[in-house]
Amino acid sequence: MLKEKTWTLKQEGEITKDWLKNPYGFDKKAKKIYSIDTPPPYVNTPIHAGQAVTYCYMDFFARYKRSKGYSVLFPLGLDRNGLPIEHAAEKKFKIRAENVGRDKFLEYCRKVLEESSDISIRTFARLGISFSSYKFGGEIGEGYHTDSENYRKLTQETFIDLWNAGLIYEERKVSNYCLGCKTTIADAEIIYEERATDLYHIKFKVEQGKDIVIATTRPELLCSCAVVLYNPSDKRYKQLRGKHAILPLYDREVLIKPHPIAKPKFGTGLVMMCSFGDLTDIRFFREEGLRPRIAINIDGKMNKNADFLEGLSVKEARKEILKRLKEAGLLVKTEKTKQRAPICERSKDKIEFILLKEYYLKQLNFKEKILRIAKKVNFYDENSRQILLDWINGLSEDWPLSRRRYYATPIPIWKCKKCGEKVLGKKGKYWQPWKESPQKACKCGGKLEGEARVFDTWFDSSISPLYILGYGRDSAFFKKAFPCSLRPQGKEIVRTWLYYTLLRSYQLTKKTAFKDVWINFHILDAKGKKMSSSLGNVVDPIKILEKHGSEAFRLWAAIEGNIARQDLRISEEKIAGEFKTLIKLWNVSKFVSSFKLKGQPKLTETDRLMMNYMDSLVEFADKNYAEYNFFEPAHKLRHFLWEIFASHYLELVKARAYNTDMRFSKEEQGGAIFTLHSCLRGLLKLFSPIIPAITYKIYKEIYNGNIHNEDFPKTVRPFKVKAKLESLLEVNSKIWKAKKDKGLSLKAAVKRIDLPKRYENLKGLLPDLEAAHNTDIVFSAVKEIRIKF
RNA sequence: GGGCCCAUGGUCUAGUGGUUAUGACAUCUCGUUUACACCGAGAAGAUCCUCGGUUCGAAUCCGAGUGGGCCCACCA
Repeated sequence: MLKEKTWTLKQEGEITKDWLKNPYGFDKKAKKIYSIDTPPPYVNTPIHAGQAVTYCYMDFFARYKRSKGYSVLFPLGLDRNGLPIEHAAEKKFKIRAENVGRDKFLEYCRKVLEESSDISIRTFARLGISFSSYKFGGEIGEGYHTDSENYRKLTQETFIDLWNAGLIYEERKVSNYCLGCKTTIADAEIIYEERATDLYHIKFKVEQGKDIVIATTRPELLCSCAVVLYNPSDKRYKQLRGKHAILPLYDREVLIKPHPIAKPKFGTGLVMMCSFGDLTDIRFFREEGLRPRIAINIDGKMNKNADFLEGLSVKEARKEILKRLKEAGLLVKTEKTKQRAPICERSKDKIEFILLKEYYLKQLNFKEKILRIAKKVNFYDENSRQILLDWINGLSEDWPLSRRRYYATPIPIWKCKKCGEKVLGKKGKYWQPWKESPQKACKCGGKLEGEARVFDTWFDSSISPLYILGYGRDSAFFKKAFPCSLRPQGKEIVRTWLYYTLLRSYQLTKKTAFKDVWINFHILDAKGKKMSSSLGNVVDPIKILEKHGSEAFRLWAAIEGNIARQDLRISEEKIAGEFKTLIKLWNVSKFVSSFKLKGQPKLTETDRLMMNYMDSLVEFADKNYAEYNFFEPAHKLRHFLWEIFASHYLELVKARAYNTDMRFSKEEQGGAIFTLHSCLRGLLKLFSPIIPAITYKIYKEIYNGNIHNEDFPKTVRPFKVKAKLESLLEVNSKIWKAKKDKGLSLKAAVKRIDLPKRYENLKGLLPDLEAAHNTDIVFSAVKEIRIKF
């Protein structure tokens, strides 16, 4: 029996708090295991409403799978490696990493981490997320930090394994160099920004012939021009074939030749290939085997290859060379153009292409394999698969792993200062090569120097499924539980987190990392803009939760749209609106709970109709939940609650359930009570993954059990029922409306109601109908329902 | 340049060949307190983006276009 008058935020808070004390745990000995590779959020900023929604979904999945008999591995992970942490430390303490010394800087980073770590955890707890554990530790199922010794050790061990397998090499190559972060980054970390820029038309002399004009956006790279191209189909320049152009100001000859890369319509149709203005150039040099003449140094300044521009920054150099060209009358014209400039995903700084020695992980050799895997994994929604396929198909370089940064996993490698021999750390220990080494000296007697660089943070993140399943530390369990059941993640990190994880898992285990991948789209702000801290439109979930509660938030998340298919716009109004459904559920439960079943029930036609409908709901929810679709079932459940169960069934069987004037037999009364409870239990259970707190509370008070430990409802064999639900809804509505129109209350007695023959399927419901409408009902030859008042 | 997704009342959303086009939120009217005023009954509000085609019949299928969002790519 429900005691409290209504559902309140206070009750909700008490329940979620209580869950923290008794988390679900994870039984690694269980027969059926379902594992979720949760995306560890960055800890330096609290999670925003968008992330909160995605965690609600993961919690739907986890709770559903538990009710299907799985022990669910649902770990709480926090990402604490990498640039966001460093940036936060630099900002907070107003320092620069390169000025304070490595150990000091790491300390600053740790300080930032200590203060920020539990804001997100509190939000998760308030949301009622059923992580396997809220405790952090090394056991399977416990929370983890990506910067813990355990985790970093595993990252280093996988490096050692890959090195020994011959998949890692060090090489001097053109690298994407972020001027802000001062490190190489991978192609996957580059994004593009549409920019207006100037296109300069510059006059070149040609050996024996007329001058030509070439358009470029990077005049400061003139010195590194290796060849001039025109399109083979471009008749204007046919006669230039094999001739040489003379670089203005530098007086160096470069070959002119046809190549399809040059677009006749762009600029003058002539293009100078420099090392390196953009990715096009890099690819071209690579394919043509041209030797690059690098003009920009690691500090972003021009080097001696640029001659008179040496020592200037790129920006200054451009200004200077334009001045000189103008003076020499070689700058023909300047026009505006649009350019997609590569920028760093993290810092949004410009990328320059610079020759640097870095460690690389081979990935080009694995393209075909990973493509095959990408086609094999189940994608929810299926359309999201294409994002991954496109990315794999477009790969053109191996993965540069080394980063010239600090707060990340160190690369466990040492180099002999004398003979150059490389020494690797041994597995089983977390290494910090700049302050320790695995052996005193090299075999040759030379001194070992520890590697100062660290790994790309994706090199850490991409082993998360291996880590959570005990790779390297609990082999028996890993063997049983791998591949991981589900990877839930955002579409924007398909090219990084998902791709890298599939690659690494394959390289290390020869297996596909996941069975299912669930890709979520974005949560937009109320105006439809993507939430991001830089735009300042981030919605803090804590505030919403305090005002409307997590249950309303979760129900809204499920019902507002299908986030696996499209973006979702946040609306506080709608979230508030969902609270009504919670109250409705509460009140219906309160009503049902006032009846106790005594004796053997006898189900009437009305009851059987309801039981059948409930069955179809169970089946529908089960099928969709299994495909990570909570959106449609949530709609159906809500509709059932309001429009069928409360409005019609309840009204119809009230008289029989109370049975005050003994109009029905004891067994028939029992039938109503049995069915009321049966439907309520089913409804609560189907709703329980979505709104776990209120269903928990109601179930506990009425049925004295933990709803989250109950199995998912089973469908019973359908009863034979002649009555049609649609007919019932129609008849009720029409009678109620007619009474309304007469100004009568819904319960008011009328003399007689004639129903047309088409409603004869309702014959079995007559006793309930007559009681509910307080009248005698007959079937007759009328065309429409006729009421005698 | 290639590819993907989306387009339905003020807002959001359901609807994959035949419906008076679903529902929610918001608006308006009337009513009601023994499950529920975070309630009930009802009203108003939609050229289902445009144009073609297939079909007896299209919001639904096909084609083209327009407008959004996104991904990839060798726009100097």
